[in-house]
Amino acid sequence: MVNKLTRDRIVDKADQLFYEQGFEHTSFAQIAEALGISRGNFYYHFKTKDEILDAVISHRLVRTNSMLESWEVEGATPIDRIRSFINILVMNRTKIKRYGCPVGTLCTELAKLEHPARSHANELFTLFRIWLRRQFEQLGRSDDADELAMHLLAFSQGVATLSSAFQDEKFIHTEVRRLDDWLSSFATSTNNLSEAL
Amino acid sequence: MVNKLTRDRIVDKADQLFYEQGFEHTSFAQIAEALGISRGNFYYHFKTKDEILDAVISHRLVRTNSMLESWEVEGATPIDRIRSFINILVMNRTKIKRYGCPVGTLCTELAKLEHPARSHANELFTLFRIWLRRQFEQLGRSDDADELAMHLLAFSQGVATLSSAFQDEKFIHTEVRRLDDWLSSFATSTNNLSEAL
DNA sequence: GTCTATAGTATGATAGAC
DNA sequence: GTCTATCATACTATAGAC
Repeated sequence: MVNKLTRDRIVDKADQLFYEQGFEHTSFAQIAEALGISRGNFYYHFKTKDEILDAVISHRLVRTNSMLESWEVEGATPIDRIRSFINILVMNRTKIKRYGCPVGTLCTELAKLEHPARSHANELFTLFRIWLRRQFEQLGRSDDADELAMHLLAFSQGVATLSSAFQDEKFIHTEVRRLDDWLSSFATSTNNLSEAL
Repeated sequence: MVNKLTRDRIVDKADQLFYEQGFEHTSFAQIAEALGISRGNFYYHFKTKDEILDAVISHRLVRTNSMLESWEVEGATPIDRIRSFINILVMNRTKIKRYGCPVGTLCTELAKLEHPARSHANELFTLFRIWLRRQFEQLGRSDDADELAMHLLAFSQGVATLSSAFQDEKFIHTEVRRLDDWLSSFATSTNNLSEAL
């Protein structure tokens, strides 16, 4: 039986360091030192560094999925649920200010590396996209649900990038308020029953 | 007298490769091979790799400045000038789709590396920010000019990140149209003479 | 399952010939 | 000003002892 504990600890620490320092900039030596294990031990659990990256992405996909599911259960209306998405900017503001968005920065890095795991990482974006699209569909915006989902995704990316560049948490709050206003306009101009229009 | 030609060729090629592959991922060997010079020759023109990065950023700052100045001259109204900014998304769409925004991706990478040149790179954002702020001030929006400038900057960043992740040029067009609409609302609700309000 | 030791490669950087 | 040759270092990855 494989020792799940060490493997999971490697994935967790790699997840953290890939986010904070980038994938390429993070070495086995750093992860090993942080965990108190030897470099050689890595290769019992993973054949290559790319395999660790794949495991990290898979792990993030699972976590993201369960987060979206919990928002689905907890939010009474589509507006409430979309607001859950917007609020991660506020909840994770300290880390976003320092390291940007974990999804966006990883996808951008892998794109520049032309890394094989790029499409795997992009699934993280797709997860959010499809979930948001469904919320807008439930708001009666079937026609432009995907466009609205992409708009919201893009905006959260921009907020993360700039708050990180300017080291500015206040900016996150300002823009989240603006997004909330934008979202509220859907509650007044349309409702769940207007789908047939 | 320093040979300006080779030095400039190094900066140009480094600029290109840093954008396409990222700063850390780009090696002297790659730049040298692309230019047909030897690795050793680098150190006649630059003492370290970081010095090349600084030269690349300085070069981008100069180019950005003259671009902003030309927009200032060519655009008749603030709205026209801001539209010039928005249109770089369309004009550079092919490269943005592949490599993202040159400013945003560089600043994000340097942040993760905790690189000393980070603040230098951030000046690129500041250049755009101040220029946009001035345009909104001229639109009579002195009170929230900076907020609007940041909003626009953030949005262009988000569009670049997502169009790159999803390899989607059409998305750029859709969002630029949306931005144009947003911008037009300033022309109707306020004008250049309403500053005294 | 974890360790030490080491191979093999690429990198940034230096020294010195021309 | 450009070159070749080389150094020192860091990295991914492997081999084999325990």
